[in-house]
Amino acid sequence: MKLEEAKEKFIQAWGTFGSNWGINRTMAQVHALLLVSADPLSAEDIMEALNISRGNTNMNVRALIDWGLVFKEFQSGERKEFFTAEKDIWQVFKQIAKERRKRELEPVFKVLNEVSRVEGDTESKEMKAFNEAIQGIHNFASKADGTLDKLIKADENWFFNAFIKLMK
Amino acid sequence: MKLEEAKEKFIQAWGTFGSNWGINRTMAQVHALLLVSADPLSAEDIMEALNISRGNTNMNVRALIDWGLVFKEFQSGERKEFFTAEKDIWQVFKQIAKERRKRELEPVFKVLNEVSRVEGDTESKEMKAFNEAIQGIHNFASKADGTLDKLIKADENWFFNAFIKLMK
DNA sequence: ATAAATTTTCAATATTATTTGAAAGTTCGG
DNA sequence: CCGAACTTTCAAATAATATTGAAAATTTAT
Repeated sequence: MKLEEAKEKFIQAWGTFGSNWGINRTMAQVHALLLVSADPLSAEDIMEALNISRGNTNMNVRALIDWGLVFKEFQSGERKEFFTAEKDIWQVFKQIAKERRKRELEPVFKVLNEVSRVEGDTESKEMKAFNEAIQGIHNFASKADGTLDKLIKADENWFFNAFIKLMK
Repeated sequence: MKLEEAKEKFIQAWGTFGSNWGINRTMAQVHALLLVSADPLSAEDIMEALNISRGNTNMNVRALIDWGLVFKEFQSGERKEFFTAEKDIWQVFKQIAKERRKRELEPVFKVLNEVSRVEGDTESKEMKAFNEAIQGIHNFASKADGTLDKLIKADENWFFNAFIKLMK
């Protein structure tokens, strides 16, 4: 397989993978393109490589910068902006975990707290089932939140070694 | 807040949460509805509660059964099928992890292996950058796969306690 | 075997998410 | 300041995804 073909294949695959995880396909593809590029790319380079419009390129690059996965670079003598991706996958993973924790776990807690103040006959079967379900989710979400927090602060080896060590 | 209102709110929130994670909104809502229901529900119950068509109900319930998150129940004297959700959230989490690992990690490995057999001038900057990126992802994916495998086999307390213990 | 009850399928339709592209906005060298 | 180079915005167009509903298939009781 030729390099160009391999890049293309990887970019496609990364796009599909991303869209399974609520990340838009193009955003994941831009990320993949930057991941496998030796040098920083300009908006034009990205447009051309992925066959997408200028607006689309801009939107997705901005989003990636928001997520902390892509950085602007300035090239001396060039007026336009260039972009590079964070290449350490563990950093990428942590960064995504951090963002999603903030964006998604917080709203879940908000709703769980709201609905746990439900009023009525505490003894009814319906009420008991509801409260138990909500409590179970709340409990789990709290633990997951704590775990994620530690994960975000941890380094890669610490994390993976933890499992090996504890299995003994 | 009344029970019905609380249920409604929770179902909405769970649907939104799910759709951020590549799970279709209705599927997540059906799951939420079954999670907070005291008794098993029939297709008709679900249709009515969520205001969705029979076909849609059927599709999403089947998908949930495929994922191992919902089970059929037979009620004596009733001809139709009833459904209940797995209520242990840790089980739910493990089940989802298991399915996604199988459905998504495997294709990623397939592509990574394919593209790592790229041919050409091994010394070129472009080629080196590509190989390094792919290798980095491959390495990370392998570790993640191993970790997930252990996670799937582990019990809840073991998992959460591991973090607390190791932080000391 | 029959028919009523129930589930499943799937083409048509509706909804939602993404993309485009041109206009407006910004930045910067001279 | 001016205008060329570049970036951003966003309404409209397009594409992707989910939903409906009625017909077909299946199941079950008699």
